[in-house]
Amino acid sequence: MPISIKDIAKKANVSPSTVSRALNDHPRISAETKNKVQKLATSMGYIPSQAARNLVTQQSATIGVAVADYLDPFYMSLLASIEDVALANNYDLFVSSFYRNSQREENLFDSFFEKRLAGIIVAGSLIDEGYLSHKNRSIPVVLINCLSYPFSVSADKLAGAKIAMEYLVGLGHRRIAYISLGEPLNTDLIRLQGYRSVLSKHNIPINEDLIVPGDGGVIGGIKAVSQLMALPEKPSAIFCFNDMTALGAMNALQKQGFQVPRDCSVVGYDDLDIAAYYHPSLTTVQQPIYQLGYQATEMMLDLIQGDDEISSVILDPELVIRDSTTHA
Amino acid sequence: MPISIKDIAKKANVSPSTVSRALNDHPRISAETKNKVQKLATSMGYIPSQAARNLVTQQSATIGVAVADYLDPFYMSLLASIEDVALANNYDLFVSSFYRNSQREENLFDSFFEKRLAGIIVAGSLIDEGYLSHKNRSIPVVLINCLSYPFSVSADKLAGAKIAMEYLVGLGHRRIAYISLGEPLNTDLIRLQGYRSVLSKHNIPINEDLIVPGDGGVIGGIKAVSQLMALPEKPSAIFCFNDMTALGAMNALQKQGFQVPRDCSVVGYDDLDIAAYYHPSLTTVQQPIYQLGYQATEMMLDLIQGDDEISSVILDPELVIRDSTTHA
DNA sequence: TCTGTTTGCGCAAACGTTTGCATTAACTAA
DNA sequence: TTAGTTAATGCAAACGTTTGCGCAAACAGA
Repeated sequence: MPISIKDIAKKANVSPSTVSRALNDHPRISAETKNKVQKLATSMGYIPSQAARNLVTQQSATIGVAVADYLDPFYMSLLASIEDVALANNYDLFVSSFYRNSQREENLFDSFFEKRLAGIIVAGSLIDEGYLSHKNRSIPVVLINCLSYPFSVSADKLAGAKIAMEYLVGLGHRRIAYISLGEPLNTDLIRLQGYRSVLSKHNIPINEDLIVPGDGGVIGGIKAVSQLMALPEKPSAIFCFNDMTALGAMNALQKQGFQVPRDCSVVGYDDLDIAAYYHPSLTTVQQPIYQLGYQATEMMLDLIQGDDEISSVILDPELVIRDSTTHA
Repeated sequence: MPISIKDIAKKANVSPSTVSRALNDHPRISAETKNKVQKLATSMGYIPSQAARNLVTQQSATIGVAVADYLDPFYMSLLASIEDVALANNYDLFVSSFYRNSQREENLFDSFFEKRLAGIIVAGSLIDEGYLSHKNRSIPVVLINCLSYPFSVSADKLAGAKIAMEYLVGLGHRRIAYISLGEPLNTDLIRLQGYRSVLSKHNIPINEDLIVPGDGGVIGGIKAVSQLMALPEKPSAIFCFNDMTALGAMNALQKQGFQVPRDCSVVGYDDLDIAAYYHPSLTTVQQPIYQLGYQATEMMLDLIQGDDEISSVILDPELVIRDSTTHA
C-alpha cells in the first residue's frame, strides 16, 4: 500500500533504476533528473522499504542488543553508550530484554537471526558459552561481561570485589557479610571468590552464616538483611552483589532501627545514578559502564567490517567512597 | 550466505514452494514430505528470512515502541506489560528511546516507517500532535499519556494531581510547594492546574515563589529544594512532578539537615518501585503502569486488525500513602 | 469404463529494492 | 568526417519468500 519507487518512476517518466540512483545520489544521474525525482519523492511521501533493500544488498544497518533486564539501570545506562557509537556510525539499534530468562534469551537470539541483523550485542547473558556453538557463524556476536566468549568486553570483577573488601577490612571490619545474587552465575561466583580471598589474606575466618542469598534486586537485599540481623553475632559491614541489593539492604537496616553506617556499613556494586542520591549515599564499586558499552560497540563495528584480529577487553573498576561506610 | 529455502529444496529433490509449504504445515503436503523437509531444515540450520517474508506478505509481526527515556523506570515498567501482550499475540517488539529529544523522536518515527512495522506505540511523546499529520495513514499509532491524539491510553493526570493536593491540604498543610518538570509540557501544565485549583478551592493563596522548576530527574529535585529552603517562609510540604524529582528533593532535604516528613512532607508521582524502598518510603500518586501498557497494546492489536471503533482510554490514578508525609 | 474428486506437487509471479551491463545520444579529438 | 570517449538512462536479474493456479496421478462412485 505505501508508495514505491515504481510509482515515482511512472510519474517522472523514468525507469525505476533511475529513481533508485537519483535518490541515492548516484554520480551518473543528471542534476536535473535528481532534482525532479527527489522533489517528487518527498511530495508523494515516499518512504523506502528497508526490508527490500536489506534483501537485495544482503546486509542490514541494524545492530541487535539483548539485555538481561529493562528495569535494571545498569543495562539501560549501557544502552546510552552503545547507541552513541552506533548512531555515529549510521547503525540503528534493535533493543530487547529477556527478563533474566534463559529461554527467552534463546528465542530472542533466534529472532535476531531471522531479522538478519548486522550484529548482536548481549549484556548479562545467562547462557554464556551457548554462544560458542554452531549458529554464530554468519552474524558477529559481542558479549558484555562474559569472559568465556572470545569477543567480549568485561569489567574485572575479581579486582572489583577485592578493592571493596580491602577497603572494608582496612576500616577495621572483621564481621563482613556478603549478599549474593542467589543464582550460581559466573559474576556472582567471582564476587564471592574476591570476598573469600581478601578475608583469607588477612587471616579473618570465613563464617558461612554471613554469606546469604539475595536476588539481584531490592527485595532480595531486604530479605537478606532480616536473615543477617537475626544472627547472634551481627555483621558490622555488608558487601552486596549490586547496588539494587544494597539499596534494599540499607532500607531494611533503617526500617529495623539500625543506622547506616554507624551500626552497619554497606557497600554496593555498579554505581548506578541512584546510588549517589540515596540517603545515605552509597559507597560502591563503579562499573565503567560507558566504556563497556563504547568498547563493545566499537568491537562490533570491527567485526562487521571483517576485522579478525579482535581480542577481548578487560576494564578496571574503581571504588567510589560515599556515606554508607565508616570504620568498625 | 545463510542457507535458504532453495538449498533445502535441492537436497530434498522438491521445489522451493513445497519446502515453503512443508515448513508452514500446509495441508496439501504429504506427512512424509513434511517430515523429510523439516528434518533437513533443522539439520542444515535453516533460519527463515523475515525480510523476505515481510516483503511478499506485505505485513510484519513487529510492533515498534518508542519511549522517552531508557533511564526512567516508568517507561521501562511500561515495557513489561506491552511485551506481555505482544508476545502472547505472537508479535515481537522493536524498542527504542529518543532521550527526550524531539528531533530524535522524529527520526525514530521515520525509521519505524522504513521498517514497515505493524504498528507504533509511543510513550512520553514530545511532539504529540505531530502524529496527527499526514504520514500516519498506513501504520497505526497509539500514544500513551497523550490525550490530544485519537488513539491513546492515558492516566487522568488532573485527578492525580488533585488527590495528592487534597491529601496534603487535608493534613493541614498551607504552604505547599510544587516542583515542576521545567518544560512547558502538557503533563506538567495539568499537574500545575490541579495544584492551583485545589489551593483555590480551599481559599489558600497561591504563592508563586513556591512553584519552582525541576528537570524531571533527581538533580532537578535537589536544586529546587535548595531554592525552596532558602525562602524566608519555607514550605511545609512539597508536591513533585514525579518520583525521581521527589527522590532528589528528599535527598537534598536530608542533606541539609531537615527531617522528612517531620520538617517537610514530600509527595511524588508515578509510584516507581524504588519509591517504596527509599528511606523514608515515598507517598506518591500511583500511575496504573501495567494497565497503561496493557490497554495500549490491546488497542494496537485492534487497530492492526482494522478495527475502527476505537476510542481513547482514560485510567484513574490512586494515592499511595507511605512515610514521607505527615500532618502540618 | 468413464467421469469427477482428491491428493501432492511444481511453475511462475510478486513484493521493493539495487546494480552490472547494454544502449543511446552527445561531445571530443584527430 | 570518423572513431573514441563520456554522460545519462533503461533492461533485467537478483535477493528469499509466499501463493494462485495448473497438472498429473491416484482414487472414488456410477
